[in-house]
Amino acid sequence: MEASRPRGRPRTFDRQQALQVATELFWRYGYDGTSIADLTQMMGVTPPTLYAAFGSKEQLYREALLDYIRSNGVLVERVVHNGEPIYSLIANYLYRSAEAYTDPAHPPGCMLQLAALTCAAENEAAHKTGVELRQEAFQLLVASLEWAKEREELPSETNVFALARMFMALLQGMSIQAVDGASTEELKEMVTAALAAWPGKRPNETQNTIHHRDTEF
Amino acid sequence: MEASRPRGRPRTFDRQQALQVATELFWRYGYDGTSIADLTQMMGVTPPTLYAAFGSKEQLYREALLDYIRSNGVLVERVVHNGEPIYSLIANYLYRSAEAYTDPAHPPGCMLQLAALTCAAENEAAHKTGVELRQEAFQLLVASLEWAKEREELPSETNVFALARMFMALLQGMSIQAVDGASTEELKEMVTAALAAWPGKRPNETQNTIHHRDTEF
DNA sequence: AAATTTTTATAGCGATCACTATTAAATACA
DNA sequence: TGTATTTAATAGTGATCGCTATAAAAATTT
Repeated sequence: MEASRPRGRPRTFDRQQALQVATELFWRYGYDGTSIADLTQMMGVTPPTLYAAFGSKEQLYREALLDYIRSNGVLVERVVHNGEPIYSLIANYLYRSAEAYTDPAHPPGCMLQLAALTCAAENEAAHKTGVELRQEAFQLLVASLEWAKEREELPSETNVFALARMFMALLQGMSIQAVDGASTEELKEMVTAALAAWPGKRPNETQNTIHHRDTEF
Repeated sequence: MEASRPRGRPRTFDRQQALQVATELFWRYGYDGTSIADLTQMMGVTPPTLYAAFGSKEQLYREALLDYIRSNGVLVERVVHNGEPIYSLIANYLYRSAEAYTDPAHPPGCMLQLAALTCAAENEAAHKTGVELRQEAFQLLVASLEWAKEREELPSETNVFALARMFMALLQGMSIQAVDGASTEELKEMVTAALAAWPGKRPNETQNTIHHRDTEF
């Protein structure tokens, strides 16, 4: 099956690959800290090519962040489709985040949690993008805890908003501490300490010594 | 008692006040997001005056951050000098941080926790300043928990490093969530949920309904 | 082959970046 | 009253910022 080519001159670069290059740069250096010159140089394209493909620096940032989330934010899909118990799901997610945030193969921490926390006043659009996408992630976490409460996996008096904020804070704190050089094991020990705050009884206590394949989950 | 004036032309601006202006700008907009033009305009001085007084943008940033910490980081002084029980000290500090991070009188969150998490590669010195000062704060938190353990306020098997990381993560998560628009009450509820992870028995359970004067502590 | 469509690179736009050479102004000291 | 000392503003420096006008190149369609 040969896909019919579009009409004009064909692309000489991989758009998705260029997007991942942009993601890594924005992730490590932030919105203000990444220049168009940085992007074009690492992508191997010239400025007009970048603008033809992505519109503007702000649009490229948003698309890069959305692509990062699509590739890495799998928590809710799992709770919905697998029906996994909420405790093991969240505990495993936290331990796996401790590994991912310290993986030297990419910048430290979670790109979403670090996205445009501070930036120049004239780049408020990028700031709002970060705020908006973090709020969406928070709402999904709240929803997954709500569903677990309906399934009676959490005590009926549980404050799911407060609990969701606490797990968000753990992911955010792990991101900053990964930037500051914390090791995988140090972050995992913190997760273990924090999971003591789980309300009610914890079914199937998950150990941080359980290691998973990178391709799993 | 009249302080003898120095020899040359006297200053026409308040250096400490200018430093606080710089602190607010760096706090809200970050290192990359704050320009010399922003600083000079808000300080009411010209660029040569700023450089004569503070050396460089990097030195001004470091000085502003150190001044912020000196003004706001009072945790350890309290545990050392007052001999306050560690649980009430940390619980109160967390609840008060929830108030401070959402105070509309200044930028949201903690300037230290948000300091230069990401910035341009050529500004690595500012990034290192942030990392270094957060690591110092973490070591002080570890030390205060260690002393509490020696005073037998914590179980002997307590992992104080993991516990210190958890409280750092709460402060860091509260900072990011304050940036994202969380309310004082939402952050306090999160603190309450997280304090359930406190090891052993908690003496004198602190309520988030206890309100303190702004001038206290 | 000619026309149409799309992507490409060259070259450079005006604005802003962090920073400074120069000189005038304002004080204390001799 | 000079001289030394320090701070002040004027007026810029070269470099980089995000972005684009223009036109050549490479494909399909007619």
